[in-house]
Amino acid sequence: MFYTFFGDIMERQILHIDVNNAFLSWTALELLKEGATEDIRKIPSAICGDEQKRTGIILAKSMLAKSFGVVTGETIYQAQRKCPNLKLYSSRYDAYKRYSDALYNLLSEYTYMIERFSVDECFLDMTTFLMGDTLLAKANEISKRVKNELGFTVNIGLSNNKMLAKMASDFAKPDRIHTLYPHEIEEKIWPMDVSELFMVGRKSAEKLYKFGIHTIGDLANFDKKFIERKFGKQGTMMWEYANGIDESEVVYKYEKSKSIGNSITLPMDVDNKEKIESILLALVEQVTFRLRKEDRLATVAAVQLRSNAFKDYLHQSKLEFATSNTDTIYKAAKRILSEMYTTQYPVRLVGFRVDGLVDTEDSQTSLFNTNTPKNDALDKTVDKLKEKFGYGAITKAGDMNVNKYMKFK
DNA sequence: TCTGGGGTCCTAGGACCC
DNA sequence: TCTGGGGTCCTAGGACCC
Repeated sequence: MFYTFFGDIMERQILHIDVNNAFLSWTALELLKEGATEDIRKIPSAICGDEQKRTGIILAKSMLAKSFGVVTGETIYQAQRKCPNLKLYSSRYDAYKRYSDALYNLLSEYTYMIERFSVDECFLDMTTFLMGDTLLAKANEISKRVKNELGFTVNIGLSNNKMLAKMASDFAKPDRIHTLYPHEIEEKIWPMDVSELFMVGRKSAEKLYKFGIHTIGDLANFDKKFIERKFGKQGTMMWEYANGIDESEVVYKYEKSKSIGNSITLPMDVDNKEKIESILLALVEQVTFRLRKEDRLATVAAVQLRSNAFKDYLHQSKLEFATSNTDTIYKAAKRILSEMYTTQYPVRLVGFRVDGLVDTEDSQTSLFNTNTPKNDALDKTVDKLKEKFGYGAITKAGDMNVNKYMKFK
């Protein structure tokens, strides 16, 4: 509920905007810009990783590819079996960032209460920004403008809260506007499979099926206490979502990230600690570079290893003091690796992330902070060179072969 | 099924302190 | 010390999202 200063209770007016096949549409626009004669949105096509690098999965697909049964997340091999004429394209993250920013800027003209939920999704709280229009009229205008000015289509969901608006934008695609107001829940989403509900993933769905809960309606009408006993906080949320309840606000103030990480699937399994260390160094350099760019310090370091059997191991350790120094953090990373590393399994993926981030100015100087000004000055110099000549220009990562596997930002 | 990469949040158990 | 319970911090793992 939203209370105005007049004291009456106003229903919130929320829009959820979702770009249709974002990576594919944006790649299509780039290709057309480069002179392509064919619009890949109009043929069976997909954006995917690289099989040689063992990252060969489908990241996005065209409507036609979808009609052949191609789904996001499956392997290229599986997709091609369903759709032999599937045309494949690799991702272009720099371009995606540009289109995402353009969309955000356009939407910002409608309200400052805007939340960037992901690279291709935004929530807008329009409650006090309708200016005499209906929410639907605004949605129509946004839809047309995005299509005409930016060249791609979006789905828009309308409701009184974020969760319902998001569920609505996921109805029939592409280029559609849907409402999902509380009085429409029973008709529109209760018949749907419970796995379709936001925040009900594969594991929760399987568990719900065992209790005889198959549809969102089943869940909505089930005993709330029972669901809470079985699923904890997650259960409370699921039950409330099934009943259309969501009080969360559009988070329009810039929120800083709480952790920063990078990981890399290796082209082949590695069973050698020195090799993993050199990969780790490249990752630490990349992560601390991003950390310093955001002007933040880390208090926790974490190393991730994925076995060739696809089991993940994540070990973390609190740092002695908040820092963004490459050397200090790399030493911690090596220590963590030593603690967790065994030769029991070949390693398929190495990841590194920092957590418990604090602002540089907020951090208390620790007596044990052995960061010398010299260390920090070195980081700064290296960062500047990276900004100027590109990330790959200068790196401490000893084994340069590692760098060719990394995606530089 | 031979399975990306970047995040957030929650839970549970152990250590430690009072 | 044979022993209780609460609070907090830390870590590992898991679920979910895009």
